[in-house]
Amino acid sequence: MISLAEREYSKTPRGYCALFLAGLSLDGGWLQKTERQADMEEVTFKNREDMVYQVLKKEILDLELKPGQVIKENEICERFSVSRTPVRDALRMLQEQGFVITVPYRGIYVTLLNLSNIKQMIYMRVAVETMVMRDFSQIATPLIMEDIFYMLRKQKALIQTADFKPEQFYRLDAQLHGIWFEATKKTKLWEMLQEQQLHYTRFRMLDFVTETDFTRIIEEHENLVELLEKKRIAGMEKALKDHLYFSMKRMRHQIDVEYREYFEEEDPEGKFDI
Amino acid sequence: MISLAEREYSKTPRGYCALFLAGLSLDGGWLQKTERQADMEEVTFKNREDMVYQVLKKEILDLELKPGQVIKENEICERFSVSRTPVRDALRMLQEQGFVITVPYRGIYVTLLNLSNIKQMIYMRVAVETMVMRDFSQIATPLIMEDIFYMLRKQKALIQTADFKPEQFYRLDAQLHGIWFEATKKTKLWEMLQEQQLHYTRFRMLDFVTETDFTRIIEEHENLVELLEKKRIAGMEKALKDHLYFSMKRMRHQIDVEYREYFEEEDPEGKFDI
DNA sequence: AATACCAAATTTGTATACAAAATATACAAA
DNA sequence: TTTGTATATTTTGTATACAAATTTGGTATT
Repeated sequence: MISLAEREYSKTPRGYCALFLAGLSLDGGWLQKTERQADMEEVTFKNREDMVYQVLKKEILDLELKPGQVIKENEICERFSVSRTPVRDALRMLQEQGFVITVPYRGIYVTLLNLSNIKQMIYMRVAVETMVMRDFSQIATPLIMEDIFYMLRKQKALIQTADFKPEQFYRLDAQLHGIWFEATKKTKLWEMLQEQQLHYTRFRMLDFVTETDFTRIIEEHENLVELLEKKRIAGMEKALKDHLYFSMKRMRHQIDVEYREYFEEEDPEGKFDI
Repeated sequence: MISLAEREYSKTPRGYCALFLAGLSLDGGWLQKTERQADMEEVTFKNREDMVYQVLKKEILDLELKPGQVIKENEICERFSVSRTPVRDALRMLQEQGFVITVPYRGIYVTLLNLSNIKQMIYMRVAVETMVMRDFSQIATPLIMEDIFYMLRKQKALIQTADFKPEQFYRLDAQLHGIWFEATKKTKLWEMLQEQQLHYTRFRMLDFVTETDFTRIIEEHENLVELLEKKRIAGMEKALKDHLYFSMKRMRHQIDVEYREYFEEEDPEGKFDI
């Protein structure tokens, strides 16, 4: 059995691996921490394994590594200037998350997108978030409603900025939804749902999101919040459904034409229903 | 981009690793396939990594490896007579599933149970399964209802067997719940929920489940199915809630007294509410 | 031209040696 | 006794060599 002292797991380690993503100076060495450089997103890693894991994960989510693409351990090794051990460790973690699949003695592939799975995950989120919002509407105080209004106003302001990045908006979006999960003490559940949603993130990257889309998302948010205020629980499920299935609906056609090779073969029946 | 031929991922490999769990002859070597031996549960593995992964996972779920316990790579190596590479690969996968945690240069620990997380996962399952059962009640045919009645009768028959094993019952339980997920084409969702429930499985292993408990579970199943038949959707959520939170409620006190060291420290407020 | 077969190349699987960090131990000093 | 320090031990992190399976390419044969 372990002592109490041993349970302090999450200490920050002394050594760390720094990497400047903007400059892509991927020499992989153990660098000294420098003062924060302007406009460069500095990322630090626990160790080499962690570096490979985080970078590959980002690239898979950003579709820089295409669904179906072969990943070769040795290529990754060369790219990061590390040996196969940390690379394998990282790949095993990505495998467990469903982002790559290893076929023994044949190869490692970035997993294909699976529309059916994505639909089921959205279904799950609708089910859970409906329930969370219903619970939240029972405990919401004026104080916490102000947090929500604040987020709404921030979103509105953001999309009127000249050249805002979609990531910025998605972060605010996640923060808004996070409010009712936090307030109802479903933090872990929210984290888990977000982790699942990462598969859906790849899907979203295929999409060119217009400003009109963001405007619509905000309108849907306002609609949701209004239902919350009025405790009109019955309408919430439908509103959430429309909100979360939105981008999927819009993408249906494009997927079949342009990105067919990124997707697993589908069960033809029920292909077009949500 | 990969060819179609390369996409046939899930071929069974020629070599495999055999292990007789009953005899625990864990020499770990690559054995020739023998004829099925009576009363011995033969398990085959893709490779050594897979063997280590599956065995460790089973032992963690069965609480043979205690929450908080230290796992040493070298011990595992010796036990299975394999090198550290497959052991590390297996541990990384277990880590990603949340069954172990690695603290660099310090050690690898079996994760502690976290009541709050478990509660949130049950909450998720209630939310999702309520929605699935509602959808199912709209599409259920007499044919499929017969499958359900069949499962109910099987469960009843099982617990009247002299010395049935709880695992047998839990398998039937999962099969029953699986029916409505399959029928509403939420197979992946069901698999995901079951994977999440594994954490809750460890918790359930703490418990001494009496025959009365199984009887009660069956009664709850019958109640659920009755609501399904009558399409009394409103009552389903409460019934599911009662059903899924059942063992947690019963265990509350015991946890605090007997198994405190297996659990993470809890946020004291809200400790006793579900 | 099509097929069967063999060897080379490729890729992941496995074992092992060594490095780096954390921890435990022993011992000296206050 | 306590505290600090140096050292040894333990444990995970990393690199690398080799094994095993698959794939690829060429060649011979039909």
